[in-house]
Amino acid sequence: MATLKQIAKELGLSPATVSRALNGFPEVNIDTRKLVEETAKQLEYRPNKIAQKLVSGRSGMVGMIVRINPRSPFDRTFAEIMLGLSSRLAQHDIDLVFQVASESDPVESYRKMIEKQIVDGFIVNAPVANDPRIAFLTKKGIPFVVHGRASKDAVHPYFDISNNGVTETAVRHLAALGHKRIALLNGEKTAVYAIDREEGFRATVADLGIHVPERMIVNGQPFELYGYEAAKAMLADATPPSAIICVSTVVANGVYRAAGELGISIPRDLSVIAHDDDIPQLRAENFVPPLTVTSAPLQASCGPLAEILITRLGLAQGTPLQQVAEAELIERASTAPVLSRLATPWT
Amino acid sequence: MATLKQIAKELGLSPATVSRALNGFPEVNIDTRKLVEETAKQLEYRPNKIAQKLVSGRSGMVGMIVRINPRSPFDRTFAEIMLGLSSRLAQHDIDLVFQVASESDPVESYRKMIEKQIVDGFIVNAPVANDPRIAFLTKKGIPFVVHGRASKDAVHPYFDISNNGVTETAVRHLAALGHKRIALLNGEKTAVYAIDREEGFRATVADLGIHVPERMIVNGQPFELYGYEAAKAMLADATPPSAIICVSTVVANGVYRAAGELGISIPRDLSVIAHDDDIPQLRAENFVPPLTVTSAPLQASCGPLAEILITRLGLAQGTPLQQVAEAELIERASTAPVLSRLATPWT
DNA sequence: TTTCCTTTTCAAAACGTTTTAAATGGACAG
DNA sequence: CTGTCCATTTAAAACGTTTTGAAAAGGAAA
Repeated sequence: MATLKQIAKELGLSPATVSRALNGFPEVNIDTRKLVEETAKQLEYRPNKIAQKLVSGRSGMVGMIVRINPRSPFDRTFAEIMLGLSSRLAQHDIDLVFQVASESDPVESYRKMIEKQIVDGFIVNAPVANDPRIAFLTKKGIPFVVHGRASKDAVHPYFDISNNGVTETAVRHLAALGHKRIALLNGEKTAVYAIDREEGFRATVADLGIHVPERMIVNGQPFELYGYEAAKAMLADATPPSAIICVSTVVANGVYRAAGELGISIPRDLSVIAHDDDIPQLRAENFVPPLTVTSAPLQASCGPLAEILITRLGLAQGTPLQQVAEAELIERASTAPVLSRLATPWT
Repeated sequence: MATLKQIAKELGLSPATVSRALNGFPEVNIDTRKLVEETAKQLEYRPNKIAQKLVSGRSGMVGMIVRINPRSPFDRTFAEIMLGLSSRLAQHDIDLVFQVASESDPVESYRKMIEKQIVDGFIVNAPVANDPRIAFLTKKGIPFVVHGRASKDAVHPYFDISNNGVTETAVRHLAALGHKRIALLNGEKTAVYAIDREEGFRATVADLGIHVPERMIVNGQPFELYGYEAAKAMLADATPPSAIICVSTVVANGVYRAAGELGISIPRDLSVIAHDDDIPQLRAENFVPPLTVTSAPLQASCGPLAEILITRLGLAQGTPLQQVAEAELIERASTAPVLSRLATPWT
């Protein structure tokens, strides 16, 4: 593969001139430029990124580190994120370096990657409250963007959906159908999104004057089995919920299975609504009956996420560094007006 | 961050000596070495990877390119691969550069990445027959390893499971239970693994003297819906299968749903067996009834895959560059002796 | 003719390493 | 005293770019 030096030698020019010609600097003679460009094309010249990086100090790569825990709730969704993100970043000629966080210390992997000096910034996902990674990167002054927020008043760059809004929308939808016994199958307690959803849930039911006992607000890793077990427990209660809000479609899947086994009909005896990340494999519209959801496609978050990071890296301008999107209610057949025998509120 | 030069200056040594001291060369005085090492530690020196790469010509990174098609059957499994692979590679201080194949031309992304000269090799997944990527990389002389095989007699480095063996095992298991009407819900026709499974299936049924009509051997993208629809069609046949072999657990999920809707009991009226990549979210043992499978955990393939690539890169020795693993039969409750009314063979 | 621009090109340094070839200094033998 | 060998260290080149400061060439104005 031809180098810049070779082109220079070939044409009897200095590397400096060739470099300038190829990088569109104004001070090079039009004929020289053409000559250089032609020769470069002919010799199939491609600038050596590594060399460029050495002098520019930039690597043109960003890192993404995910937890290795095979039970992590995000290995289902992170594929979606990576697909979208990587293609967006590629448009700016930025590569994505992927790594699994092998250490128990959550910042260790970031530290190592920074020390290697191979990335210019990071995409951080699945933030928890007071996330040490965010504190670390902020202290180090390394650019990053978070998918989600460390807290409602976070000062770092992020893209997030309104998780308070998700549960508020769900509760109001169910309340409008007459439901008074609404349960919440939330995500992991440490995840910021789950905290926000719980907050939105509590605020909205309070606003509507609905009382929800603590046993009807539960947390868990968003898997099918969690939905199944939690729903089974709730539906065995003396006063079971007439509606369940699920953290994700996978969890709703488990709720469906539990209801099926117990002979409880959806939506007649039980309304189910879930938040939908819109992952190709498990489509809410293919549920039987089709699942009502609050929808915020993960893919849609990739564009903004990439833009924000690029802006933060100083490679673009004008993008707000903090963005919040609203989820959309998509009404299908899993929610219906409450049966009168289930319409008595919890005491 | 301290550089090697700075350490040299600090100690009044030449960069060469410092470099040698830090890299464990024998010809440096023991006292000098200690001094250098201490100073390096004290100044928190970390070698600049980019600079090392420039001189060594190696980048210490390998690339993995996946297709962007959101309906691709592999976005479900590639997360698993990447998790395992990345952590294995990290042990050898190799980073994984991830990219989505945005071009319609399958080799275009590889070409670009090679031209940037930022990776030393590739992991290629989901090979198809006569895969152009493999031909391209071979021609270019770029090291790579394939997860799967381009063909049975492939000459490139690969790790694969015996896909002929998968269907052979399944067929023999069912035949031993008396089944004579065995259907195959295979993967996409272009995928090499599906070709091999079909071959193994046909060879084994032929060996056992079982005739299977062409309509009972079907191909499709391994999603739940495919399993559902294909099973519905087959079970509506005048002579429905008494056993179905599924390409994956997800597809088996669809078969279960179809059977449930048709009032067909598993395993009494229908035996179901699937191949299990052992993905955390959909566990065969949680099926109702628990699903009999041929199991070959994807995670288990990551170690060999990484070893092979590292060997191919010349960073290790002794690993065979081509490895084939056998899938294991795990008998659960979804397969049972055939009912006598279903025991008549297809004609 | 000199001075002063303008346009274009160049040599050299820089980025942070590794590696090659050579130098230094001391010990020892002759 | 000279030469050889050894252990250790060094200067310099190399990797492939970009960038800085300067120079060269040519023309116009004084």
